Amino acid sequence: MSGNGNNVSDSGELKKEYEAGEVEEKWVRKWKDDMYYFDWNSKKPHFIIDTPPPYPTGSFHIGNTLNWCYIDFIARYRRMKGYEVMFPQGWDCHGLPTEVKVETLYGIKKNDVPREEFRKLCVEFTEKNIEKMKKTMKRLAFSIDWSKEFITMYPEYYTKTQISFVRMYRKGLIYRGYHPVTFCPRCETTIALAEIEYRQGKTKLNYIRFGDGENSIVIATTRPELIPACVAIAVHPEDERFRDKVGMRVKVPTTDYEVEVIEDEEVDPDYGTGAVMICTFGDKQDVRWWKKHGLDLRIIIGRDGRLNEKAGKYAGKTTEEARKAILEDLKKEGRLLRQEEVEQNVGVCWRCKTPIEIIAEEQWFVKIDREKALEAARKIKWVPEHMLSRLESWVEGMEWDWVISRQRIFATPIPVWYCRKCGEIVVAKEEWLPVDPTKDRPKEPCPKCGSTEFEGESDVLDTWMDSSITPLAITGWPYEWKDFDYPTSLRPQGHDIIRTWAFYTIVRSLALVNRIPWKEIVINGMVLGEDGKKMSKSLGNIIQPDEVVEKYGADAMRQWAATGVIGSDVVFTWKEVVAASRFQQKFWSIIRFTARHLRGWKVRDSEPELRLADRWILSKLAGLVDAVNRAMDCYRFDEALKAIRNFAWYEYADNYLEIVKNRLYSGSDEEKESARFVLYTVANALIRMLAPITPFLAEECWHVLLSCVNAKCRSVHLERFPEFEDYSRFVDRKAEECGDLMRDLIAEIRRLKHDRGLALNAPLRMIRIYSPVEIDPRDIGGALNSKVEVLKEKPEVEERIKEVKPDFSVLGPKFRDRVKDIVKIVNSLEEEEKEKLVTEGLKLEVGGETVELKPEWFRAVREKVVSGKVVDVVEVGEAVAFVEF
RNA sequence: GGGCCCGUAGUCUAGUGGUUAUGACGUCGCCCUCACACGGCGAAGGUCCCCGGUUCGAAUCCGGGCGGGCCCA
Repeated sequence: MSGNGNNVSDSGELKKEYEAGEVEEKWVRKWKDDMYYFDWNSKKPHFIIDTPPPYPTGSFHIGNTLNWCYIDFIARYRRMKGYEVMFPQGWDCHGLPTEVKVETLYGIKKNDVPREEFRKLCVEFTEKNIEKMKKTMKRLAFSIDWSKEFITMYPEYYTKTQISFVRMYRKGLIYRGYHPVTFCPRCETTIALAEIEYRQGKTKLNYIRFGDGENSIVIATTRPELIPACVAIAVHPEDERFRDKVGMRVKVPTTDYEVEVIEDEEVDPDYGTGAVMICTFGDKQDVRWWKKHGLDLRIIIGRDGRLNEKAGKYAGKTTEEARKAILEDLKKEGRLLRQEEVEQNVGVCWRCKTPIEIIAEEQWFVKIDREKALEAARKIKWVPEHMLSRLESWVEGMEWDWVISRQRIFATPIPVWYCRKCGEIVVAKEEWLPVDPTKDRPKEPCPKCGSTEFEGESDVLDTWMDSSITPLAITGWPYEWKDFDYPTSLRPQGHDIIRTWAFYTIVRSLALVNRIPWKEIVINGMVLGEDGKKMSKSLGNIIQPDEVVEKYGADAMRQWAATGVIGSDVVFTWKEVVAASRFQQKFWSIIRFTARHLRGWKVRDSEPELRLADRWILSKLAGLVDAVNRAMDCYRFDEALKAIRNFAWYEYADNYLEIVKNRLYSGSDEEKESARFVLYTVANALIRMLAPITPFLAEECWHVLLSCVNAKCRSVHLERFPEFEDYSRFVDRKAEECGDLMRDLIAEIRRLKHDRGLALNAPLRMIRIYSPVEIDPRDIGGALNSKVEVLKEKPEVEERIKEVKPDFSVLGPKFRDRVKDIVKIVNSLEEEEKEKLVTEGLKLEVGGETVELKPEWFRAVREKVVSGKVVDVVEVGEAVAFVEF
């Protein structure tokens, strides 16, 4: 087996230490990408994964790692289960962060260079980032089909985005409308709600009198500069203080117009005076009220963050300056009654921390049919189930349609022109796509007036418009759509983007093809730092996957990912990674031991005559295979891995191998043969079950195992996952019971040695054992390095009942509230009566009634009494062992 | 402020109505036994957040409280 590059030392021996770094890098080089290529024509059942396209920031972070580990476990498992798996990979390239990075990188502002030039810089920057991230992903052994890679900033992809826009527009599902949007006055762009950060700050709450005399009302506001934008005053309908003011019109200070006092339940009577001014727009609440009550629109803040001509004499001032001036004027007029400090949450631009403003402009929208979306969402299987309710609560609370236009550059262009003459909206025909309306022109004159003068739309699409068609894009839509594989099998994603990516994808899939996008959606949690908090630069608790891989390898990192419960947030801990790498060492040691004893052995189809211990461990192996399959089927990788680790480490290595060692070193040929058969069978199954989670370790061990028995060997990742049917013939309840007893006897006698200060391999003079069930004196003797005799008769040991333990699961339902009394009486019985109870049953008087107690409802705890003998007695269940030192 | 999740040994964690509550790390003993000292064997360590309810029986179900986390406003 030397010379094939496995984890071998210079002398050709398998290395004692498992060198994860070396082994993994070797396989990264050796593995071929085409192992994971997906074939549409394959007869196997198809399993298509709608992989998230990450944002190419340049570093594949630990949250991505968790997500992709889950995806890869699923992909590898399904492949080994006989599915044709598609694990594509995309990149969600467009967006503000890249524009900002490029600006700082080249020391320019986006408008300093032509649009096309700026785009090019963004594309180049993104391509570099993608390369960096791909390297990490390959090092982590993700079994991605790179031939299916898609990149949203390339025309091949964004043409699809534009087609989707055109088709939805033609169906009336996309429209242009007037709507408030949030924007940053410093960056001079609209920003998504998701891009707003909230900061706790202190500000002044100003009490200001509107109107005069009888016709006046005092409101409280933190934003006096918006007074010229006031369109109404609102009070709570049950607020007695304002009962006679409702419907009244008051003059707005600093202006020459009046507004009405209206009622609304959403006004907080305890805040300020209980009267609030509604402006267009101070915050989202204003927008809500404005819509609900059909109020006027008075936009006084422009895109430059300054007040406009509608603000009268304050025009041209920044909000800060306007605030000062207005307060000054109000003070002079005696309208500023008082000011108080208040805590306030201010929405700020996530990038420059400038407080955001709300302005109203013409925007493009996608119509949201909430009922239809909800109905579709409920047809999808959600894992874990409760994640559906997150989507439901979001959709039910949605107030506006989806704003899809952005005033940026690096994004998919909106394929639309406006006729300079008649204002007609001209939407591109599908065959014209891809287009950039800022430089391309429509191929036909205006259908309404015949003009050829057009203004191209300079707004671009929200990046979610790109990413919300991924399941369609990977199934070939719209050219050669493989609708037989739609809906796709699975969407894996994080819970932070349920309201965006998951929701938008459902909406778009319904709009474009009237089907749900996936049969199942699996939601992963977030990764928290070792302190249990979300990883963030300011907390300094960020861990990079590269760092973990560097220190402990990808398999250890992947095992860490597998220990989390799907859907729950996972804390990153180094000790979990260390524990994982220790398991790898343990497993490697098992394989080394296995290889040593299998060298030259010939794989056989039928099993040899098996001894008790062999039947015992094989039966347990069958149970493990069953449990692992079931855990993997429902994405409980933690349970699968835990079951494998426990079996391999404790049942197999610590117990079975210890028992069988003596037979392997000094047994007869038959004794060796059955043990070898087990060594091979168990290692073979364990390696294949580990393959989805620790692909490197599994591949290395697979090659070692097969080469030492001279078997043909291809990648373990092309092999079948162990199925329960293949192992069901080993299921042997009796052998499990007997084997457990044997294991416990050995453990007890070891404990005895330990208590006497003897080494565990110290020979004992003689062990005599009586057991009601089969045991194997050969193996027990081998494990304890002692001679073992089996006694046919149960020897006389004086015993007495120490305690009677009731089986509450039987007594409870039967006797209900009398259980307590029964147990009390039973425990106070004399010894002979207790004995009678547990052998033939007993009638008792309980609360004046006679109850008949059956022996199987109780378990006797016995105490042995050995009268001054030098022999030690060890008991396990009904079995007894006498040990002579 | 809203939605969702969680509270179990020093730390992290399994466990959705029934014997003595799981495991890991850490701690403390003993053992370098021919696969592994990154190992083996053993020990100590718990008011299962608090209060109330349902039940013969609650870590588990229900209500309330307190505390933490994530997402959103």
